[in-house]
Amino acid sequence: MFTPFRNKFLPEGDKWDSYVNCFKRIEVPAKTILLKEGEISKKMFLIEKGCIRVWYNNNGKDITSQFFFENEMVSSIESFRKGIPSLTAIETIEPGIIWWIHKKDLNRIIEEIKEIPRLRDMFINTIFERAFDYMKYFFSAIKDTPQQRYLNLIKERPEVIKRVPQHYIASYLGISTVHLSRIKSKLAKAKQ
Amino acid sequence: MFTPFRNKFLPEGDKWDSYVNCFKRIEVPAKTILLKEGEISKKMFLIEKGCIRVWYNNNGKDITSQFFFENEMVSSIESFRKGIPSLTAIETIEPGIIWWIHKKDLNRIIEEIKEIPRLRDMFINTIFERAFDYMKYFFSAIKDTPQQRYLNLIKERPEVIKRVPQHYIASYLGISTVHLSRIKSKLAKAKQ
DNA sequence: CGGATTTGATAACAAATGTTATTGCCCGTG
DNA sequence: CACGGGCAATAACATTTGTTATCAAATCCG
Repeated sequence: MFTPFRNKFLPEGDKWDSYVNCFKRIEVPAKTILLKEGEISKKMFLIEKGCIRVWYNNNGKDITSQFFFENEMVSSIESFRKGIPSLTAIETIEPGIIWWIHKKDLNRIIEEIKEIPRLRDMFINTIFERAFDYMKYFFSAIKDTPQQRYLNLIKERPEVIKRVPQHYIASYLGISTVHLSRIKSKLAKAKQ
Repeated sequence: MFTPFRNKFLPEGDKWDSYVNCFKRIEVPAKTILLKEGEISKKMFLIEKGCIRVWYNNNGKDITSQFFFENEMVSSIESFRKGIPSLTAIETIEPGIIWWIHKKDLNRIIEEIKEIPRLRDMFINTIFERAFDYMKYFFSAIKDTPQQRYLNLIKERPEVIKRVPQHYIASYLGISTVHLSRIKSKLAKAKQ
């Protein structure tokens, strides 16, 4: 059994099995749409193998907002939580193995978690950390040049550079593919 | 008594007085530093009158990350929560009246709140909303042109345009003061 | 294996944005 | 009232970044 969150989130002991049985396993090819733009999100995904991007359409161009890899959970979080149409789509980049849980089941688990102080605090902490992350992404988008953000990405998420096609990375950085190519070639020259 | 959060956050009845007594009132001139960059935040501020900006230094230039007005709460949230040195400074723009609460007192209040399901859920919801906000700011910084972000600001926070000196707005948008001037003059011409 | 599609690099030109310098206005203070 | 500092507009020039087009390499698929 695939158990990435056993020690991280879930209580040990009896509850475990009832939680784990809520997850369904699927195998998907590359470029599978797991959630369409405009659809209301009912599933949270957990990646056993593969990689996923979250993107949205901006005047015909698609912009990638995030990448996810093994052992990470993915959902269109605002749609999932509020039951509103998703601004973003969720799509696999590589073929992979995904586990998913239905919103109803996850909500039931969360309600139980909120009654256990240690888990409740972990839950709150996770939301805070996610907020801090977005805050830092926002700051970086304002203060750093595209080149600097590319260097940050190399340093903090080398996985992305290795596994993700370059045009998705460019759209994530908010620049054209041509400009990303230029940055790479400039860095390669500087390194010599 | 100044009670902006009475209905929003705090329980009615007995607890109220003990909570409200934790807040201290100060009057401050413009350009008062309420928290220095690098300092560990111990206070959360609540603005009765005036306006505040949060900013950080980036290679000698200062960049404004947020503006706050009446009835809003301000802190260097990551420093405040984790007890680490603040990346940002907090500074008044106008002379004003500020209420502040010490971290110890606020933590005590939060611990009590977390035991009351309705308030606990509001607390969790507030953190989620803050995370969604930062997420949207991040998306906007990537996908929108500076001109579009300026128009968004006019629409969503007209207060900022009216009360804040333009060079702070430019630093908030991540552009030079010259470029902001150009955007304004371009928009003025287009409007004629 | 071979053709189609995806991916990435580069050149040439256009548009957006930054830098520096200058000017003028407004406003607080002596 | 005069003066200085903070603030905003504008011009001239430099740099960054986008757009479009072309080509080559890698990869997928029948």
